[in-house]
Amino acid sequence: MAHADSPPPKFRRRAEERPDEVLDAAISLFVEQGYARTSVAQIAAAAGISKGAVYLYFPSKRAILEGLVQRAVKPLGAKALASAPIAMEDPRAALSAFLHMAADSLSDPAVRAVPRIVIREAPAVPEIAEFYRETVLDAAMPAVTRIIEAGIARGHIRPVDPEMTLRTIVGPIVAHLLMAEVFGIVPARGLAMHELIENHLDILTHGLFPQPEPKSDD
Amino acid sequence: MAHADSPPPKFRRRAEERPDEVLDAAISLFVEQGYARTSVAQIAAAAGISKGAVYLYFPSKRAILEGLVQRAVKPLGAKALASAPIAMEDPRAALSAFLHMAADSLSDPAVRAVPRIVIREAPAVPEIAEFYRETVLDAAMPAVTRIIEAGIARGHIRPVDPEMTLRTIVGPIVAHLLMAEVFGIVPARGLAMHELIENHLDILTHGLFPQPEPKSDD
Amino acid sequence: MAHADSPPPKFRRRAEERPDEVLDAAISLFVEQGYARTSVAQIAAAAGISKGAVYLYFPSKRAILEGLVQRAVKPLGAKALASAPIAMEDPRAALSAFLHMAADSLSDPAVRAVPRIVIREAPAVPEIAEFYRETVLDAAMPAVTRIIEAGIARGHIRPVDPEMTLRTIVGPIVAHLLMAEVFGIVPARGLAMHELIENHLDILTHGLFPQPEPKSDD
Amino acid sequence: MAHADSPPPKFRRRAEERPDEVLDAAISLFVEQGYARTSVAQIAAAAGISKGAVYLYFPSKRAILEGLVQRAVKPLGAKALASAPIAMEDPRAALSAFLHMAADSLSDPAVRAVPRIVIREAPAVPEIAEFYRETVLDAAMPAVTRIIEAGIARGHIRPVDPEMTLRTIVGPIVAHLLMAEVFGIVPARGLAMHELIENHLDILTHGLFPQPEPKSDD
DNA sequence: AATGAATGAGCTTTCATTCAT
DNA sequence: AATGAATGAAAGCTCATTCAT
Repeated sequence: MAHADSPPPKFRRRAEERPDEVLDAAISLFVEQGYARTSVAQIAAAAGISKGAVYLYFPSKRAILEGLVQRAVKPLGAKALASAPIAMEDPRAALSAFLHMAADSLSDPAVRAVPRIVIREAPAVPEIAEFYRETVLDAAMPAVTRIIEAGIARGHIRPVDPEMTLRTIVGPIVAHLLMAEVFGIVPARGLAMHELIENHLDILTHGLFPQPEPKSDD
Repeated sequence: MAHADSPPPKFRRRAEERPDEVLDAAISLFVEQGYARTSVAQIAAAAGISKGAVYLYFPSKRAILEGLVQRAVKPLGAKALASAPIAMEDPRAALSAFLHMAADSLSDPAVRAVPRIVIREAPAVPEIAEFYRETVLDAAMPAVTRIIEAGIARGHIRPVDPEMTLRTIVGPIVAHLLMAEVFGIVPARGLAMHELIENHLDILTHGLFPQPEPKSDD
Repeated sequence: MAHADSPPPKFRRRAEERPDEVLDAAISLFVEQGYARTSVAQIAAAAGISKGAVYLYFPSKRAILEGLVQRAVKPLGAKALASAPIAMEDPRAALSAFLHMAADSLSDPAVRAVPRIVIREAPAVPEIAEFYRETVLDAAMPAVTRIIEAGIARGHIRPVDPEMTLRTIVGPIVAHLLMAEVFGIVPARGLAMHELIENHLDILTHGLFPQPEPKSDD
Repeated sequence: MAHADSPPPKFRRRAEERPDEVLDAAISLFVEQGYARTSVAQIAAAAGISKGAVYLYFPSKRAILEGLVQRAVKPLGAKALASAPIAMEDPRAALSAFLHMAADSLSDPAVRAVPRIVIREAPAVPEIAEFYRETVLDAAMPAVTRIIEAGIARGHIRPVDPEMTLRTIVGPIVAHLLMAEVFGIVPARGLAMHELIENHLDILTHGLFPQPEPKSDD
């Protein structure tokens, strides 16, 4: 304590940002290798900190996985609900808006990463699937189902089974991403999410809704 | 000491059935826990043999995974192609046949298990995804695409994008299974695969194909 | 059971030759890989029989190693002793005969193999080293020592330390083989065991024995 | 039960010394049992650390073996070469110096241990033999050969075959150690390396070099 | 706050040996 | 006499987690 020879710290503690950095590091590793094959050492190295430091922010490897999903999921709830009230009047526009919005965010690989991980680890870590379902699916799916039901009630949609029709509506996106991500089956022009949606809407339009006249098209 | 209570025979000779037994044991464990979390010891125990005996039939844990996929995939090739030549004339019937056939086999949890595993392990074991793609998808998908293209050429199907339309056609099945298997979201009446298909075909019918008259319905 | 369909056995049992075949198979494997790295399965395969059959002839893997050494060592005792009584009169001729005989048999890789194995496994299997020592070394070495001692007593050999001189006499052979077998250091013209011996004897002659005249040479 | 008998601290931090401690532990185990029979667990126990800790310092069991040889070999290069330039003029003195130096270091069991291990593991781990040859033998042997060749050229050594004569010169040491280490054949007065060398040099002197006068001796 | 040495349980894989056939 | 399916006890190695510093 005689003479202060402590070098002036260049950076102040960044305890605030650290957990996010760890999650960032973990997400891509989990996508590439899966949770089980990714070691905490790898995550620490990718985050630029020591293995021990990881445990300052997360009590276990499992907690990283959970933190990952929670962070990704937090901002989604609002979005999905936001589009719902917009238009009960025009279900086609509402579905179009919903699908394009979904296509939009899923165009970002960073966004796709989380459901990717959830799908993979769900059976082994049921809480994660449950949490994702409660937060994401239980918000988005009923919204769509309500659009369908309201559309049927008002005659804007033919009398289909709303629950099954939900699968028809979102199915192409699911299939498209699965084919691309898992099997590398991608159209020559790239993912082209919005083209997928447009083609899908085109098909939906002429059959999901009663046709006023034989020649109508958009 | 009067009568020697003979110890139960330690092993039986059943070389023929063993590999299948090991695969049967492995498949459910892989589905429940994933490949990485499942130990060879668990597989051996589930198959009722010793850890060492597993290696009499499979040179490595990885080989079990591969054997699993190969066994499941072998009988599929023929099926998918069989339906293709049936009807170029009536694409709706062809698609209906294809989808119901797919729904049929996927109703069996044992059949669903393999794609489930493949989807999960694909990024970590790329060969397995490749093999599945080559054997299953590269057989089934072009068959459907050809039906669409032929239908468009003959005017039985509206001028859509065949590649994207494929996703619309199979998407609901993919989404349905994913929701059920991963998130436990199942309609109250069960998987009801065929009802899903019927609802889906209903929607497809009135828009995927040009409508002869404004009032047609099935 | 009605008609005998048992195929006539082409070969009768060869229980007699089998143990030797196993030893033949084992010897080269042990030399190449060492005892510990050689599996019983490998030996069985090389011998053309089943793993289980090996245990009909040898109670354990260790017994194979011991059998190997015993078989190789049996015929050696006589040889070494035979040369000893020949010439007590002319120690140089006796040593020459001894060294050339040793060089002769060690020119055969099959003969070299056994000491090679013994040297390797000695610390882990002390009995084997002991057995080899008792049977081979304890027969050959005293014979040579006796030649030296007798030579000294009769004035045919200078007054050297017989025990240490033994090392000088046999050393070159040991070093030559070790360099060749372990490190692959072989003269351009091959092992040339007899040339080694001749050069060695040349050196021994002019110093191991008192020189009658300053200019004598061969 | 009153006072908590605090468990002894599980580990100490001594990253610096640890690799050497592991090598020290390994060397004696390898000498006693051979590489293949020695388990990493044994090495860890002998080093007083956990199995896992061994892998902090060596990436594999094989690397321990290699590290062992490298550590032993490092200081040797200089030594051997140092003696070479000393005396081209007096080959007898040079050989005497060389042999006594070799005898000196090989008197230390810790030094003998490494060639012992190398000889044993050479066939199974060829790189180790190669490395040892390149580092030790390819340094020492040519030095001796050059002494012989220079001696012959200058008339200080009789016209012998230098390559074979090398074996005569170093052979006794090799044979002496092999007999002692492998078969436990040791003179009553102990290894007595320097007595061996003296006796050997005595023999070499009177025949390896031309005798000026019939009665000269040392 | 941060480190990284250390642990120890658990993993896949090998293999000498046994034994029903 | 001979087989080879089966065992079970290691072996080498990995890794989530802890803790002295």
